[in-house]
Amino acid sequence: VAATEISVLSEQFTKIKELELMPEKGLKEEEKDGARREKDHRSPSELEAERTSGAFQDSVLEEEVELVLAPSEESEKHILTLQTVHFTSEAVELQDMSLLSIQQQEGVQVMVQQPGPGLLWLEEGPRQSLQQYVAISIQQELYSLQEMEVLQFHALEENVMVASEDSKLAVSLAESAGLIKLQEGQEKNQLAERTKEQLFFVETMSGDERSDEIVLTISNLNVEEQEDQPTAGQADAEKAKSTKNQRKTKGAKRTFHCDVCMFTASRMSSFNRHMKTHTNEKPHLCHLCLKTFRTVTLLRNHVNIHTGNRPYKCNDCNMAFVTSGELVRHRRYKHTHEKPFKCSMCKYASVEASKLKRHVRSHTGERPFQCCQCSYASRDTYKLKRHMRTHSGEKPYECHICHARFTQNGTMKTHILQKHSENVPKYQCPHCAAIIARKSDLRFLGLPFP
DNA sequence: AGTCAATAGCGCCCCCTGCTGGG
DNA sequence: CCCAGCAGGGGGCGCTATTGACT
Repeated sequence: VAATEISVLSEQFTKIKELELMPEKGLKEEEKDGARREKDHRSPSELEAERTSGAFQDSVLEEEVELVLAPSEESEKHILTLQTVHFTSEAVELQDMSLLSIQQQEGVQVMVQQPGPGLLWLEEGPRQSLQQYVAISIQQELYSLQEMEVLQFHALEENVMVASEDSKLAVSLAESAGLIKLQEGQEKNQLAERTKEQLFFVETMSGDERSDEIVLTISNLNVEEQEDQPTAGQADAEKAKSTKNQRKTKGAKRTFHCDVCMFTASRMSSFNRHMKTHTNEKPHLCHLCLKTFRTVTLLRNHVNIHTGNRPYKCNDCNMAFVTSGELVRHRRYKHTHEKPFKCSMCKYASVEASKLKRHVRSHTGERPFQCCQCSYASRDTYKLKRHMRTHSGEKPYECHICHARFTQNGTMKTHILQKHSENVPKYQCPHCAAIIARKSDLRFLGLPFP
């Protein structure tokens, strides 16, 4: 069937390397625009059978494509990633497609004339100035790779466009419909699979420069490796989708590296979960305040705040908390007095790291929080906020007796002590039994401070 | 995939304190 | 001298987010 569709062979796609297994990559992604990548779920044995069958290359030969077995270790190797996308609009921003994660392609647009499924092809190779983006339409005949026993390849040249300097490129999908067509050699009754978008790997190697040939390697996935393939698929996490994320050497323990931050994980599930932190996706909505959360657990904790449900109760007092962490911290403050965070410059120790951090600023003199209206700078955020009241004139604390207002709660309390002494206890000097409003006022009596 | 605990971090508010300046 | 204003150091909790481990 495919043979009848051969029209013009691209000089750029005249050599097709044997199909081989490439375990390096595999991502499952779901994009806002519907772009999605999935793993190949074939078993290793199936893959091996396909690899060794030679069916693919045989069929290619039948399709008048000159087949050359290129050495895989060839130096000028290009790694292409094919990502299936569904073109639902006339312009698709490549930057919205997670797989196309190389910076150079930011802002690139692919213009399509017909809606429908397609492949976006990004070349990532040494010739960065000649990065190529190819839009490949997929006909109804395309089935997922795992179904294919025979893969027929048609390579046409018209619409291979080289990215211009500003990396913008328009590709006519209608024209590119003839660019590369993948067809299944035999009928299969797996209609559901037709809609399944599939991730392919295409490796190219530059051929004869004069003829501008590129040797292609269509690669499938090693299922054994794929079990650890991440499924992150959010636009914000595009940068994390490069191939190096999941590379490993045979026999070595696999680690996953986030390209957005320094995070590494030894488990795919951890990596997947981490990648969601680079998105704004918060699907879990609190129906009481419309706040959204990334996880069900976070939502549940939040709802407990609304309901007053505090499942974590302290055994030593009547305090209760929404989260276990709050209880642990409370117990350290009030009962165990465990202070894990110790200052290296003095004997200070704190329950919380943030408190130690704040404390250390008293050693270093650091004042990171600058007032925007004067030269004052604070060592912690709340001090700056308190300071800002001096500019705004805000006096949030009101004496409940005379209704005088104060900028600080402590000032108000001192006021009550001094002005409304009949209502509140005062401090008594341990030396002379003098009654004073503040402990610090003992110094005015010329007495040693207790 | 879901769950939980541990951890981290920021924010908010509080207390206590010391210093200062005006009345 | 009294008192209010203001800043420094620190305690304690509220809440959200992340991550490792486990089921």
